Amino acid sequence: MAYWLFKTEPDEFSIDTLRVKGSSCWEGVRNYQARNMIRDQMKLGDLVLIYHSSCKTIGVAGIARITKEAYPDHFQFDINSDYYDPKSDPDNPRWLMVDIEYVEKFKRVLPLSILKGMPELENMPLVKRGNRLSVMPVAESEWSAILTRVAR
DNA sequence: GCCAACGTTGGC
DNA sequence: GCCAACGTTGGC
Repeated sequence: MAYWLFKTEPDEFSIDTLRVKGSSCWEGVRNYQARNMIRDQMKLGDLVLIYHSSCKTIGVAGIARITKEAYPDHFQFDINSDYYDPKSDPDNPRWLMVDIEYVEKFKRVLPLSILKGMPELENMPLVKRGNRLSVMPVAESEWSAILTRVAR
């Protein structure tokens, strides 16, 4: 089983949104590197850290689990969606998504400032300046370091 | 609101 | 195929 981190802006979709919904598709990934990870590597049962970005309390907010492997993100064909991509061919969809389900909300968000200070996480793209990956792999050692540090 | 970093676009 | 310009991301 593999581990991942998904970024989201909690004003749009937060760990609370997922907790209330129970499960959800994860649409809107529009980056080829991220798309390839979704397509080639994400498997049923993989666990996902939900990370809140561009908000008051930036950091890791909880855990989700992948319940459906890669399939076409239909928002790319929805002309009214922010995620609409006129260049994507319906016969060969460019963008994919997975489904996830709620697993856990941490007692408190583990803030980015703490993550940055943890030597176990120094190789994570997340703590590097200018990182823009919205979906990234998490090593098992990084996963356990985070779960050891977080309030549950 | 600022700005650094990065990905994408398009002219050549 | 190069690379400058531009748009977006995302922390501060």
